[in-house]
Amino acid sequence: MTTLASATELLVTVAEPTRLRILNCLAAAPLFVSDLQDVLALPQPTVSRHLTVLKKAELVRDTSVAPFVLYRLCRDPGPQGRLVKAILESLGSETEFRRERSLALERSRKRGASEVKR
Amino acid sequence: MTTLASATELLVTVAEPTRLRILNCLAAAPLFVSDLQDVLALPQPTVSRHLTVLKKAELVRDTSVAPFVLYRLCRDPGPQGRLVKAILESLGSETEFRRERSLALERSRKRGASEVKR
DNA sequence: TAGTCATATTCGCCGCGACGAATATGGCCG
DNA sequence: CGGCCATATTCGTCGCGGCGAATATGACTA
Repeated sequence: MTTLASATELLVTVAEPTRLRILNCLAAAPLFVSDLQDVLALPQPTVSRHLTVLKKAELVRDTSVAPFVLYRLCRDPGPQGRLVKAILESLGSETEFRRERSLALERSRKRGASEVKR
Repeated sequence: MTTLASATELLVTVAEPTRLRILNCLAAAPLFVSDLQDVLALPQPTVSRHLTVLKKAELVRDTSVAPFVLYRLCRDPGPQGRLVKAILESLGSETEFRRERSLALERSRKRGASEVKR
């Protein structure tokens, strides 16, 4: 459900500052909840709540790995997909977003290609 | 002021359903407040309030004509501009947005090229 | 200058959604 | 099976933002 019917819903979902930061990080690399928690310096329930919203909106997928849950962007095509892409690209012009993105990337690398499974 | 510093602010501004509808209409043609009022079937104060927000965000310009005020999109370049463009383009895939857009265009034509001044 | 038309603004209310704290779930390992 | 780890969920609260109704502004005309 909630296949993100309209562009309005997409925008409302994405316009939340914290959710946008999360998406920005996931655009750099797939991440665990704990990674996002650290990179964004947010309490864990906050991260989980927003991830749930993003998942319902089909902007994000999760795959459970051990006691962790790995989140990644959905690469969905269609008109919405292009919009999401445009939004994420536009974040590249802001220092703070670039900074968090590289923190995220670093995070994902630090743990090596070991858990980069399914 | 409020030169719409960040992409976050832009998204928050645009994610409001009524404001998005207004932008959608203005993407079709410059319009008077009363036009928007009719096309979108909204009370006048509502339209004015949202236009004020859009103006502060520099998404919209207004030029006073007689006892009317003509609103039109800002054609701003830069990274933000491309994002706005992408958003407006994405609306083309939804029937309701296309419908209102053509109503707006029709409106603007009906009054002829007479008041299409500055 | 009084009246009128289009638009702008104020005020008070209400609802949605984000948050913090606490708690629940659920899988592994000893 | 008990405990622990990462994550999910609930609950109550609170603030932001949109709305309707009423009113203000401001320009033009007679």
